Amino acid sequence: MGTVNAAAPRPMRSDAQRNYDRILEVASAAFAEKGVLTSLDDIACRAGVGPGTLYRHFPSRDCLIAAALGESLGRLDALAGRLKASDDPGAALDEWLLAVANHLRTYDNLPESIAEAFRTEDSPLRASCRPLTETTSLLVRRAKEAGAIRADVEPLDIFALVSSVAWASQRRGDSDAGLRRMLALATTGIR
Amino acid sequence: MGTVNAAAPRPMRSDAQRNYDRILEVASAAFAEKGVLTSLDDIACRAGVGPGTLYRHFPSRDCLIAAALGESLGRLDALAGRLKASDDPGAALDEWLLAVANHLRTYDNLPESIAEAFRTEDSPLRASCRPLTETTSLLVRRAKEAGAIRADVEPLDIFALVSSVAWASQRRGDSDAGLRRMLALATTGIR
DNA sequence: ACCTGAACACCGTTCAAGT
DNA sequence: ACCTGAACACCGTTCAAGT
Repeated sequence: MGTVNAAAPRPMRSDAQRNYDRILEVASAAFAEKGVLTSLDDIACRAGVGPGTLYRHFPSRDCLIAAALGESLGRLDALAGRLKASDDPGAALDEWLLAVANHLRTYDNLPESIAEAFRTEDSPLRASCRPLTETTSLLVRRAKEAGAIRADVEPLDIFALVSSVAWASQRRGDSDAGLRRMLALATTGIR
Repeated sequence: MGTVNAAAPRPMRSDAQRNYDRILEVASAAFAEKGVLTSLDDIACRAGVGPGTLYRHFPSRDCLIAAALGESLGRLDALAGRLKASDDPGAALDEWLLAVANHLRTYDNLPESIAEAFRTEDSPLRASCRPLTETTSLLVRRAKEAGAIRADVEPLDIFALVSSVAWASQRRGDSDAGLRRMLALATTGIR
């Protein structure tokens, strides 16, 4: 479930597939428990494989993080589909930005890792954000056309704003309501 | 210059003082060059002391960071004095928040370290922010009384907002103008 | 083709031995 | 009183040897 590349070039050997799945499962649990900076050795160990096997399947930490985000990305994709069909562009954008902020909070320290990934061209974690930024651009354009937000704000600025709110609310340990409040406060300026 | 504790209990032995100064000097340079997460061993080595000596003077990384921020904190303190005497509370708050954001950007990864420090009660780095949050509270109160900003925003929320903007603009490698723009965008909601 | 785990480099932190 | 640096634990990453 949730393979990032839907078009896999060739099937894995069955033992390799088992290892892949097991590593991903353990990694998701570890990220959820201790954040994305948790020890990779520890993940390999808990998955019952050597560190080399983990590196073979996921050449970098970002690779593993991107894979572990599969489920959340799937949910966002479904939401994007619905919101693109909405007839209230302003409300659609609001709902979308909240969902993106929550996605960025999926794991502790994820906002930092993603922001870092945006500084390198070919990061897999950055690639995983591609659908997010594209949908954001689209919904921002619609909201502008509907006059719901200012015409002079760039989608990337909005994405940065949402990232920063996600970061701050995660660092403060905010509740869902806290995130909502701060996001509303920070995005007033785009209207 | 810029000792955090102005009331030192007793003078250091002269060789200890020399080491202290040298470590702080090297650390400031290293933080400026590679960010606050740079290797402490490396700092000790460049300062010509053993790692134990560094730990004796600065028991934690946060201690060393707080000490290295002395100069910037001094400048902020001077600015605070001037702004408290201003007769335009709205403009004073704006200028202050920009200065705080710039302070938080002094070193790479500083916003993260400070946000983390706020999660522990007795962190020296958190203590170093005490004057900042107090001045912020005062200027926020004045701005409210003058009707320059909304009455229902908490000073701590504003501090969080400024931190998050500092974080994002640092991650994006924004220029001074970029920071200004994003700060203005993010703080529109408080008015 | 894939896995294993030893090996290396690096870092934070402590502490016994020195002066 | 302070410094030194060896020592330990831990982690990321690679790679030669296996199956």
